Amino acid sequence: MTDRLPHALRSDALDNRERILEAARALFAEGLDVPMREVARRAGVAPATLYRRFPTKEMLVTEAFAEQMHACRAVVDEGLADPDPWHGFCLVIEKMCELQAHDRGFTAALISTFPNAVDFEARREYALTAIDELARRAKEAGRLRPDFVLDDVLLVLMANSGIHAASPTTQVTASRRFAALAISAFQASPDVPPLPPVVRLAPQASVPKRNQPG
Amino acid sequence: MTDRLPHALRSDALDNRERILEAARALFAEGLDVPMREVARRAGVAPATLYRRFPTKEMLVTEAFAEQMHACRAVVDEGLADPDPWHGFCLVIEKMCELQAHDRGFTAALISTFPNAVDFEARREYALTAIDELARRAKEAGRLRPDFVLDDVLLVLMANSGIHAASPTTQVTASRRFAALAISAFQASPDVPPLPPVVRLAPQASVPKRNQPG
DNA sequence: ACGCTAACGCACGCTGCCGTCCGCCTCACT
DNA sequence: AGTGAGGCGGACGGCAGCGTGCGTTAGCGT
Repeated sequence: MTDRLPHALRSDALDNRERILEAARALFAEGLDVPMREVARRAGVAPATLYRRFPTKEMLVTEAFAEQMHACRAVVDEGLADPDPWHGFCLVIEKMCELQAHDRGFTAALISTFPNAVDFEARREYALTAIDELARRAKEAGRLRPDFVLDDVLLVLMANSGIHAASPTTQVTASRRFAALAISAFQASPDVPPLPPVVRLAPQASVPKRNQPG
Repeated sequence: MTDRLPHALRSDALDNRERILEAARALFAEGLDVPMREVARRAGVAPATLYRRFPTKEMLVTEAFAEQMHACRAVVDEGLADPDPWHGFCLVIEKMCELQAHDRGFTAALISTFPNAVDFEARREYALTAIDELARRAKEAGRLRPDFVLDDVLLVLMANSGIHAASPTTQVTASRRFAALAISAFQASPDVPPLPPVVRLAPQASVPKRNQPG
């Protein structure tokens, strides 16, 4: 017993861990502004257990959305692989918006920046680079307006995150329409009025901790 | 002294009231999620005083944004008066977005629905009706895409409210660019891909009270 | 000048969330 | 079956915001 592996979890612990993530995913679907207690409660677990597995909310969020993160990357890759760059670009916008519409928490997570969630940042960076490449090609093909900049994607995603609706269905429908409008706006067109100056969007601060303004 | 006027406030009370509103406006500029205490503190007033003047946060918000509400109406009227309906329409979109960018709290207030703030609702209704008329004319003039619907404005306004930025300046710049994109999307164009189905947006619930998820 | 009463603010009790300590339980290995 | 360490959950102290009761202060009308 000399080697100190990061030791696998015991079976019951692993089970709880999974239940916690499940609960978190369910609750975060409506937004990250959920008490940790609530997650624990829903998972049928004491607060201490939750905290033991996920000492901070950020860690929980990061783990909970790992799947979505993969979906995100898949979407980007799919777009990148499309022989028609404009089609690929549109696809990315649409799918991203849809992903966001399904899960408000993930949206917030995407927009927020986690100081300690390294791979989150990395994936984000990867996606943006890919989209940039896609945009370059779409411009070259003359389908994407020339004055488009990468930050416009962030702008659209943030904007999309502002769209709320009563029911999940409405939410998705609304997002879908919004994405279509965004694409309309991005499309190259003979009579394009020039766009106002570009913005440099800094990502938002952090995950809501309840009981603190900002 | 037989008539029971809603009795004018005493001079000091009036003064405090004004100071409270001023503080509220300043703080709400960054969002409605501000403790009542904070407003009181900034106004140099005890909590009790604040609560006496404005028993609920909604009341405070409504009063604080009365001015913006007027500005809102002014914008709409200006757009309606424009001889070129498309130009008027664009103007409304731009100004509305700018108004929102300046004041995140007002944004939230616009999107939220207050059960008890009657005139808020009325003004909101008025603005929407006006925009609808404007849109009708702009369509007739062939400048606004035919498949535009009034709810698209709400969609854009909600979306615009999702845009956050570090500094107020960036915020305005970002919103401006977004508005331009939205207008691009709304513009009638020979090669319009059809939009997905329309959404019926129900307004959001209520004002954040701190310490409650939703 | 005086007194009545509106207006004020301190301070209280309540609620909800946070993160942790500690004694008991149970899995897993022999 | 025995045992010990890893895991569990109840309970606690702390903090922040809420809304109000109550004794004091100061405008305003006579």
